[in-house]
Amino acid sequence: MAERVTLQTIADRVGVSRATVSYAFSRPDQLSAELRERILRVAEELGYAGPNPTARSLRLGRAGALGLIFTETLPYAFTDPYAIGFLQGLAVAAEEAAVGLLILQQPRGEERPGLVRDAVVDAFCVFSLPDGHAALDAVLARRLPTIVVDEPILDGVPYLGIDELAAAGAATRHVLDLGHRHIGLAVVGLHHDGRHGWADPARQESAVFEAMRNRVRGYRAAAEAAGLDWASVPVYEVPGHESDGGREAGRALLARTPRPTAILCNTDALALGVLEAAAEAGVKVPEELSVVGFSDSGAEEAGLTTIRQDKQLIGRTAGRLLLSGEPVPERTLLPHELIVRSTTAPPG
Amino acid sequence: MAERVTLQTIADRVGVSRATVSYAFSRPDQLSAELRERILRVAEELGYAGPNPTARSLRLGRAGALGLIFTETLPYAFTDPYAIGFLQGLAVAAEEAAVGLLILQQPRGEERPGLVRDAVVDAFCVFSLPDGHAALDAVLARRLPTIVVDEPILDGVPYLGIDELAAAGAATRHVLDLGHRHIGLAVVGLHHDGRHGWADPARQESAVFEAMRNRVRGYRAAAEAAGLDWASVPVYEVPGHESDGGREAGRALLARTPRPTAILCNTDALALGVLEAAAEAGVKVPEELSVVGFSDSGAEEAGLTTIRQDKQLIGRTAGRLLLSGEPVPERTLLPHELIVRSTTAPPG
DNA sequence: TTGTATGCGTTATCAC
DNA sequence: GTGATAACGCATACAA
Repeated sequence: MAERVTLQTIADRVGVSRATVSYAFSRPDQLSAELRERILRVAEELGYAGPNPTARSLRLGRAGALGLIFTETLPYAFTDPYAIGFLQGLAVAAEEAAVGLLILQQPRGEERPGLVRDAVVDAFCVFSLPDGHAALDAVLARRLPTIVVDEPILDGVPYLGIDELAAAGAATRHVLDLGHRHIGLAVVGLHHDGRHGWADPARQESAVFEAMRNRVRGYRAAAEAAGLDWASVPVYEVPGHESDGGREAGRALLARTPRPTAILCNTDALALGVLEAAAEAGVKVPEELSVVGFSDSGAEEAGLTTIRQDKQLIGRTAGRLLLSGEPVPERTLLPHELIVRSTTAPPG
Repeated sequence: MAERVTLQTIADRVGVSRATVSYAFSRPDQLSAELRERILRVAEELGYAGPNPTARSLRLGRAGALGLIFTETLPYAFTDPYAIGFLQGLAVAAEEAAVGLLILQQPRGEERPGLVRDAVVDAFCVFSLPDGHAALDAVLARRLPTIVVDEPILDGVPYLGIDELAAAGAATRHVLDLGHRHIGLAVVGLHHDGRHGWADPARQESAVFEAMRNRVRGYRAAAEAAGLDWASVPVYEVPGHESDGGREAGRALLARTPRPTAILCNTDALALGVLEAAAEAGVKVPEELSVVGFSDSGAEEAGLTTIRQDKQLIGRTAGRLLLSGEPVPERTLLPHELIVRSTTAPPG
């Protein structure tokens, strides 16, 4: 129907120049109230949609949006409370800076570099990508302010996370200090190959997800520092985002001889599953078994001892760093905290 | 440091025209492999970030993003599982269409029309806004494909939701069919004034949130159709997003004489609170009291009878309608379902 | 296969 | 207070 109406359309109709019309919208004080009034009225009549944001953005050189790269699709990412909390935190920063939050989903398998290539944003936040994920290259190619949260850790790319190594070390020392000597690990999210089962040190080291790998390294370093022989520590691995992985790992670990008196888990979800397995096997927690989680997501109700990372703080900090206008620092580590609840005690 | 590098920079350097360089990126088959190679190499050397998305978007006339308006900030919106589910659904549609999802938060009080004005998007989805919220005007001014989910219902603005009236009617008939005659209502989210207490019919009708208002209307219509005198039905109102509202409402309703034998709640969170109040008061559910929720968010574990709306379906449908390229239908109603669990039974 | 010319809709700079 | 003009960076019809 109607032709596309632009500043020019209105200018012609009112009999003024384009610039004047532009002023009417963007610099109200640069022209007489009366003229402005007239221009706005005509704009209204013509059904003008207001200054075209894309053109405006091009001219102004700013997008007014922060890009967030999620591995996976949102429905999947949101199965993880950590991701939700992080997004909430990031949203706080976006709100403070009055910019939008552009979510760019990268469904596994069919990655979408085009989405990243075409994203109209001022900065990128990359949330927890596996090593070598194509989206990261696409992001880096854009040469915008960028920060990587949790992983991967890359030279020259600003990084934000917690000190996974130290945190895992704290978890380990906690149980060691309680007197445990037979510990076991339940780990998830190391690879994409869907493997279940015992993971030897080589397998542990080949983990694709950096954060998870570092957690395992942290467990190991602390254990070895205390004189434990790592080769004798059973490590059971389950594939990512499987609801029943914890139970499986728990069963496997509890079937060992000697039975571990403490199980360290690299996520809380896993730890909850281990608790189920223990209940199932009639193993009392914490009398006969100590369990430690990681992340403090849904751990409170279960009374789970865990490492807390402030998800929202992480998101907020990432956002603020990106939107501050300052250069993004190369490495930012946020604090973690060992939360001792009722699933850990000295060995029976 | 380096000058801003554009297509022209590369063209000059390689000694070809701007168009050729553009082809090298966007139409690989329009030039010799060799030349393309050379161009890309120079681009790389110069640190070219790729075709500027804003300029590209301006030229192409498409943004590659879907705008989502959230009342409130995300951290707040995400206290509601319904909002999360909806976002997940919308994300599915965005992924299918390979577009980004631009979240525009509208913090209460300080609304941000600027965010909407400047948003580089192809369409807008407005999620559950109170009547008269300024963001909606800003959205409509953009004259882009737009859909409103849940509220407000406006003439000429495409709308998507469930039939709240019918759903509330189903909930009401369920308890009436069980034989209940003394029913009470616990309602939340009617106004912004933070009022707690009994809401008379006038107050019920003045509700700012359309969906909630319609639910109440649905309860009422079904009750009156069964011959109940609405004026005698106690309706207790609590402010939105308060964790303890359900308990408060439950206590108030259970203190009435005659005590209601069935309480209808316009959200599940509220219903869970009512269950707590009943437990507290030693009132057995469902023997002495039937409770019905609304939304099926977190109702399953509690065995709550409720109305289920498929949150993800709503989001997905909204997204697909917007991104289909077809005109958005004026009214879309999605099905609801009465889920009978263990909190309803015939009156003792 | 490559180059030329033009327009996408704004806003900023400078005149007047 | 208002107008002409030049960018912003790109893509495309068309000519060569």
